[in-house]
Amino acid sequence: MLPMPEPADVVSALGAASLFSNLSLEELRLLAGHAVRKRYAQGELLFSEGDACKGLHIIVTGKLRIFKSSASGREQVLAVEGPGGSVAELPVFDGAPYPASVSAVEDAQILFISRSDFRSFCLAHPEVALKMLAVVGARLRRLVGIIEELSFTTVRQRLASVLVRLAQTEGKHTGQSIEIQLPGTHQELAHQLGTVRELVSRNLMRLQAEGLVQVEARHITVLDLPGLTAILDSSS
Amino acid sequence: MLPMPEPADVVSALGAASLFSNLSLEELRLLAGHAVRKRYAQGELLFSEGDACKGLHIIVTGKLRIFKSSASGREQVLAVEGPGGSVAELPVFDGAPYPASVSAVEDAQILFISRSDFRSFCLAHPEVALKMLAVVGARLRRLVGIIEELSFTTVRQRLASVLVRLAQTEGKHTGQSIEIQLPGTHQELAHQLGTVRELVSRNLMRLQAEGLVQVEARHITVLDLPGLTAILDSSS
DNA sequence: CACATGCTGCGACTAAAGTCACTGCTCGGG
DNA sequence: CCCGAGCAGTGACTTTAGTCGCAGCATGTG
Repeated sequence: MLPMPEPADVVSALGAASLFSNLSLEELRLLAGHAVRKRYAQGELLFSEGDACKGLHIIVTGKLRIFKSSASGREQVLAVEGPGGSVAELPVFDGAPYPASVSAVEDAQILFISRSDFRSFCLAHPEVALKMLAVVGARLRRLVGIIEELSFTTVRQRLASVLVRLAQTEGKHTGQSIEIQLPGTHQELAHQLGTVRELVSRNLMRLQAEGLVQVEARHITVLDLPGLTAILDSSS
Repeated sequence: MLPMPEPADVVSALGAASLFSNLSLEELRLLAGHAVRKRYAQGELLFSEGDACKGLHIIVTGKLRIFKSSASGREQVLAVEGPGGSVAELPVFDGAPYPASVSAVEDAQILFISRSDFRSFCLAHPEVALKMLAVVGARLRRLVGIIEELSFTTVRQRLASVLVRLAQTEGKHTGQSIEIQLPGTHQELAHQLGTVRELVSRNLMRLQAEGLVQVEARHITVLDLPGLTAILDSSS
């Protein structure tokens, strides 16, 4: 009898991850035996671009951001993953170093499975490999989307796009207008848009001057959603 | 006896593809039975972004380019694949539409395997799924690289980067200098760099004015490789 | 040969992006 | 209560990207 058998909550946390959604309870138990709990504080770095790959990280609670950073201090966010998501799936397979860095946006609880343990589990359970393909495929699509935005659109359009998305997903409708809350600082938003803080601030103010939104620091009221949406496909 | 059994060249073509490099001859034969030969002329479109996914394309000869195009006529090349490469691996699994368009850079000979045939083959041969992960992983890394370049570097740096790469891979050393040949028109190069023709032309001329290269239309002589390389990590 | 077509070079311009330096605000701890 | 840290707003400026229009030049075709 092991001193620390897989606690039930580890098993259920694994089952909640999209990677393992269709495994049997028994398989989850087996996997849980290899999982290690880790905790990261807000802002803490899990690993940096170029580090050797240690293993797979599965998010139980909190949020992680995957990002690239440049020599001159700029950052570009590639993805933000929440509970049920995973990070660093790929290098587990090709053995190459991490292509990007990962840090915690909020305090996060993580299950870590080492490279070799996960590999052997995958070989024994081929359906997990197929799930991996789906997860990686989704990530690939998002990256293609980022490339498209970076090379075809302006900062203004990307900003409008984020506001529209927020309004549609978590906006509170109050009469004609929709109230949203920016998920982070202007700086963080700038990193997601692939630009700098000042441009986020300026473009927000410009949208306000045009009567499309009402800005009160991080709290934004969308006054004219159609107008905002129209920015997305303006040829210039 | 089938009227058209899998010809030996189809089998060997499949075996040459990186996706299937470790399959047995027997397995290759089985797969070849589902493969359909197709030919595309230079410039021809295999499919467009948003089309429903029909199946997997494996390149026997020629080159394909995967690209995004914008409403205003701009293009961004995501990858160029040559013989042994494959295209549209992903949508085969998630069933979603193609995220980008693919066209032939040169006349190309393709083996096509339908989505359902390939799926069932993968289920029967799990090691193919693992290979897929490796192939998709490599593509994902390249996309991350493109994002990094788009958001951190200037057109000048990206151009210099391409020239350095060409010089190192296929450059002919003639005394102090290295002779290279641009792989396509300035327009095509611009699409790969995520910019427009004029900027390619101008930046080439600027590099020439600085004495780093000698430009004669598509034929370029690199005079100062260290100087060219230095451009890549200039903070500004 | 005359002519159309496609690629390249260039000048002048506009617009977008990014940099720098500074101000003011708010919030929390000593 | 004061102070410092971090965040947001802003003006002035530089640099880079992109647009437009056109001219030169090769190539190939009727």
